[in-house]
Amino acid sequence: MKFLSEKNPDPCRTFEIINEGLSKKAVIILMACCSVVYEGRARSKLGSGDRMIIIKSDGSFMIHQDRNLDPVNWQPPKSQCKASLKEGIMYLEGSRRNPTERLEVKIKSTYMASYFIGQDSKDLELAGYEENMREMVFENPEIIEEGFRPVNREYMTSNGFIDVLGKDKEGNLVVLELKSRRAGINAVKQLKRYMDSFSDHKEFVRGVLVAPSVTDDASELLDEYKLEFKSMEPPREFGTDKNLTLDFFNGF
Amino acid sequence: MKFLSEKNPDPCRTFEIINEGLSKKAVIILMACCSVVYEGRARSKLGSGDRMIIIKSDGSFMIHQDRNLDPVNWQPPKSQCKASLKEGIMYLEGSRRNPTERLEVKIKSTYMASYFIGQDSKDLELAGYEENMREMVFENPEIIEEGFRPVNREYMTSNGFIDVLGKDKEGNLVVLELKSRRAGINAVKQLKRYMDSFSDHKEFVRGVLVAPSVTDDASELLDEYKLEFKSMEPPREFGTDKNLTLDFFNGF
DNA sequence: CACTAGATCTCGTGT
DNA sequence: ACACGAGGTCTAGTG
Repeated sequence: MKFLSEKNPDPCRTFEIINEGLSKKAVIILMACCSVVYEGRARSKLGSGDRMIIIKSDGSFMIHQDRNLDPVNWQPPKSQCKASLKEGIMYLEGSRRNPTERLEVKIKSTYMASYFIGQDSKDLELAGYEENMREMVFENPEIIEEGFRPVNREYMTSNGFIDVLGKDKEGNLVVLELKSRRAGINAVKQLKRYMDSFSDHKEFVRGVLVAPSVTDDASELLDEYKLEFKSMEPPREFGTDKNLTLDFFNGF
Repeated sequence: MKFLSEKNPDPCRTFEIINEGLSKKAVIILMACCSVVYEGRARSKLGSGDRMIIIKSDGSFMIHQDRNLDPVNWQPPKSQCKASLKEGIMYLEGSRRNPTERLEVKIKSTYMASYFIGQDSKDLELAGYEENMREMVFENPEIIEEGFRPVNREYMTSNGFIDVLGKDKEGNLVVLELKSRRAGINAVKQLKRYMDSFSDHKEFVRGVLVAPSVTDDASELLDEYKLEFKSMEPPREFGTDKNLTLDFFNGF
C-alpha cells in the first residue's frame, strides 16, 4: 500500500495533500477541527469541533464525530469533491446532482492529513437474510409443513409482492410472508393486505407469517385476522462453500 | 487535540497503540490489511484486503473499504472492543450482548495506527422534516386553507398515527398526511388506511395529502379514493435562530 | 432513469 | 428493555 500521512500540516500543505489524494483516487483521511453546512434533501449545520473526514475513491464523503455509527454529515458515492483555499482557510466541498445537494466543510485546523492507495478486491459474503429463507423454502418446502409446495416467488398483487405463494397438501393457496427478524404488527398488516387481494378468490386462502419470533401484539393480531405463524430461523450457510462454516472462526 | 500516529508499526507496537487508545477512550484509526468474520444478527466473512478500521470512544466499531458510504462490517455503539496478540498476529474483537454478536478482525499488516482525543460538543441542527411541517401547520393553519383548525397531532387510530387531525370551516373532520418530499402511492395508501378507520363515522371526513408534489400514479390514486392534495414545501428554518438562515453559507 | 423492498439498517422516542 | 417510526436513510435488483 502506498500512503502519505503528515501531522499538523498548515492549511496550504493540507490543500496540497488533499489535491494529491484526489488526483490519485486515494482514500483521504483528515483529522481536523471543522464546521459543516449541508443543503440538499434537507438542510443542516454543525458548529465547530474535532472530527474525522473521509473521502473515498468512489466519491463517498463523510464527516464522523466521536460517537455513533453513522456519519454526522455525508455525501453519497459518485459525488464531486473539491478543496479550495480562501484567505488562508481550507474548504472542502462535496456536491452532486439528482438530487442537487452540497456539503461544505470549513477546516479550522488540521491535526493529521493522510491518503492511502490500497488493494481490496474482496467482497463481503453474507448469510442470514430473508432471501436465504426464501431459497431454503424452495429447496426444502417441508420445513413449512408436510405437503407444502411453493408455486411462485415475488408474486405480484395490487398490494405489493408476496414473498412466497404456495399450496398445502389439501390444495389450498398459502401466502407466506417471510421475516428474517422478530416480526411486529407491521408484518401482520402486510400479510393481511396480501390476503385482501385474494378476497374475490372462491377457495379458502391461508396466510402464514414465517419468522424467528413475533411480538405479543403481532401474535394477537394474527389471531384476530385468522392468520398463522410458523417459527423459522434464517439459514446461516454461505452459498458457495459449505465447508467454510465448519471452521468458521479458525481458518480465515 | 491530543493524538498519536505511527507508520508501519509491527504487530506488537500496533497492539500497544490500540490498547493505549482504548484505555484513553480515544478514537482509534487503523489502516491495515485484514480479514473479517462476523456472527450475530447475520453472518459474514470478508477475505483479505486493505481497509480502514475505526473504533470510536462510544464503542462504535467499523471496517470501511475504499467504496460505499456504509462500513462493510461493524459493531454498534456500546460494544466491547479488545485487542489480542496470538503467535505474533494481532486480532481485534468487537462484541456485545442483546443481541449477541461478535466481530473479529485478523490484522495481516498495519500501515498506520493512530488515536485521537478531541473536543466535540456540538450537535447537528437539522431542518426540512415532516416534524417542521407539522409545527408550521399548527402555528399557521391558514396555509392549509382558510378556516382550517388543527385539533390533534399524532392522533392514534387502529391503523397508526395520523399526522394532523383537524376541522375545516364547515366543521368537517380533516385528516392530513404530511410528507416532506414528493409523495408516492404509498403515501396515498397510508392516508386511505387512516380514512378507513373513520368508516363508521357518521359525518363526512376529508383526507388531504400535504407534500411538495406527488407522483403521477399517486395523483390518480388520490382521485380514485376521492382524496385531496395540497402542495406545501417543508419549512427550512432552524428552530432556534432564524437569522442563521439569512447568511447560511457565509457566517459559519 | 424510476420504483421496490430489505437491512447486522441506525437512531431517536415513548412505554 | 422493547417496540415503533423516520431517515438527507443506503443499497441491490428490476423494469
